[in-house]
Amino acid sequence: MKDYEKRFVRYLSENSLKLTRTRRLILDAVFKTHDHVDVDTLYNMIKADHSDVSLATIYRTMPLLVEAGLIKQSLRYQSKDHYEHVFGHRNHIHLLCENCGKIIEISGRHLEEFLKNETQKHSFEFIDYTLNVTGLCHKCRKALNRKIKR
Amino acid sequence: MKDYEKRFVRYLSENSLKLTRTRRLILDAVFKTHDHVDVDTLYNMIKADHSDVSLATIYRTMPLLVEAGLIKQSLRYQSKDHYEHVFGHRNHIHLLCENCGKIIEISGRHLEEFLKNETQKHSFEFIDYTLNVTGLCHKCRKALNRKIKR
DNA sequence: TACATTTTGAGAATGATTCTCAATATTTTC
DNA sequence: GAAAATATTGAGAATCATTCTCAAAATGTA
Repeated sequence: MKDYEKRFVRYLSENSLKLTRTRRLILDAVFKTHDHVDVDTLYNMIKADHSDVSLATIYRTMPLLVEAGLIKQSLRYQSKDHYEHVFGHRNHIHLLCENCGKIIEISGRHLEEFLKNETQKHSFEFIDYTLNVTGLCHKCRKALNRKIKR
Repeated sequence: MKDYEKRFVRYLSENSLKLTRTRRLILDAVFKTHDHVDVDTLYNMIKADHSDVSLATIYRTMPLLVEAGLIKQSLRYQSKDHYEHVFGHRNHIHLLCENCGKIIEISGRHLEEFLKNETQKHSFEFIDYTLNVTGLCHKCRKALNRKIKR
């Protein structure tokens, strides 16, 4: 059993919830993805092999995975909520290219120190952060520069 | 004429758009608020004096204000998009209390330097950032501590 | 003032998310 | 291991924020 499964099983039993086939399928799909997932994408992934899983159940399961500390809701994108892994991942910074929509992840180690410090000054107890930086990725910046010069 | 009005008028004329009574009402409502506003709140503010303004028009106007550099979409909260002033405001960090929902704003001056530096390392051109920190505000932390001790 | 162009209000349409409920699966009890 | 107790599920309906449609009204321009 994978570590994330153990964690989920523990969370479920601690809360008198049941480990079902469907929940297991959803968990696996979530951890099969790398970057960010939205519910609809998960639904399509799962539907391929298991056409009987309902969209509603996926919506219902996401908060459980969040509560279990496995994923978090990190980003709203194309009018949909997106989730990303928390379990086994350091928190990080998202760079969102305004031109092509690409998402780049960079380390947030220094940031976290900075924030703990900064929030303490305001008697605020730091739990987590979400930082999205908008701008232009390398490729798009070059492409746009070329356009302007013409 | 207020500075933000000037900016809006300029934006409109640069884009062959018209300055209408309704747009002016919306602009004023937006700048009458301090913290963050969602469209529904604006709608209710405006409706009090001008019952003929339509919700749809407010939705249509928000992107114009964003484009004009007056506001930005900063936060999703209670399933609604929230906007905040950009014009005349330094960018800042949001501290969101997970218990009471209060939003505290703290300065992001140092952060901005840090991010410009950090993104440059990845050949990414920094434009803007949104940083939301979740945690517990002073009051809630104390209240919760008390509960635990009991 | 009249024309060309934008904008508007109202309500319909859309799309993500949540809810309802009867049928089904899981765990627990004996 | 079967039955009882409880939790979960799929399907579709309901909700709610946001967007679209379109005929009527407002605006800027000539």
